[in-house]
Amino acid sequence: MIDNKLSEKEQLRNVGLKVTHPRMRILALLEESDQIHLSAEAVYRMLIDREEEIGLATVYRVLTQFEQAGILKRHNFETGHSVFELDRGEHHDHLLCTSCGGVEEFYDDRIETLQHEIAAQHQFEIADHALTLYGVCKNCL
Amino acid sequence: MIDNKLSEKEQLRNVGLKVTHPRMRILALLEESDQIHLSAEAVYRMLIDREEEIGLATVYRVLTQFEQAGILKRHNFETGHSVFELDRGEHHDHLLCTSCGGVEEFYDDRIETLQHEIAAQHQFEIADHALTLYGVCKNCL
DNA sequence: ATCGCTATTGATAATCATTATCATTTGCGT
DNA sequence: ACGCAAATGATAATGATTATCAATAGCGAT
Ligand SMILES: [Mn+2]
Ligand SMILES: [Mn+2]
Ligand SMILES: [Zn+2]
Ligand SMILES: [Zn+2]
Repeated sequence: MIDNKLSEKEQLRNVGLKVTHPRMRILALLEESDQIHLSAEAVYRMLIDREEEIGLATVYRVLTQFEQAGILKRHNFETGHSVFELDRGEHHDHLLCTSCGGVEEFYDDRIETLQHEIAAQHQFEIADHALTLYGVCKNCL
Repeated sequence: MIDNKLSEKEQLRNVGLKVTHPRMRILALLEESDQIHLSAEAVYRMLIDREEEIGLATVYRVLTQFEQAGILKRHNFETGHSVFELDRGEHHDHLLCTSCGGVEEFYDDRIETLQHEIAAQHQFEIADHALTLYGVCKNCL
């Protein structure tokens, strides 16, 4: 059985980031949170609630570093702020409820294939894509 | 042959907007511009270049009004600012070149259908969606 | 375990796009 | 031409994010 703290240390070392208190706490929070998708502000507030004294600037910095290191994915939904989630290795797209703000995930191979087909038609070298469906979720209906 | 100015007046009246100097100029600019996709700043600068004295706040206000009236579509690409285009009635999605900033358009019925299928699977009442492919365009390669 | 140096942190100022305020101006029905 | 509500424009305010910079803390070497 692997200890969580060690695992986080290793993750940071693997991506070449110094093991610091804020980075450990933020990574732990992201792994323990029941919310997969979190904004910088949300992370900051959760840390405050846990009595963790970490500056907001540091939260923004660390999240960006984690993104660049491949630990996190950043999403720019139409909510006015970025949302982050751990990169679980499997690409997916999102359904966003405009009523409760909830986020659901989906993956459809056929859509992925069609996107590449379209890029090819336009002689466009596709690097990334963003697909988000906006509407009202099951619970809110 | 229909006169352009009259046509713009009618458009404004049809959506219940008072025919004012700034609204006429902004609508004319959007219709005459060779660039389909324009930011508020871009519209403002183009007006300045044309010696039109229209405040930046008014540009933002009018673009938002046009959007709400259905004259314009607003896109939130990952560029840090909103981009507007005349609503030509036919929905489409975009390819965005991260090298030159150019925007291409596409429409694929199969993707549209799959999106509805996915929404249905999630018992999600879809209202809108945003699909943008990011990469490098033909010209930049 | 201590030293020293560089990376990191945190408080805060700055930035950028966009919106709010409010006194002045203007479109438009009478 | 009048009168007034709606629109405009200069500017302040906002909200998310980034930059600044002095103080602090990892971490490799001693
Ligand atoms: Mn996700
Ligand atoms: Mn378009
Ligand atoms: Zn919901
Ligand atoms: Zn290009």
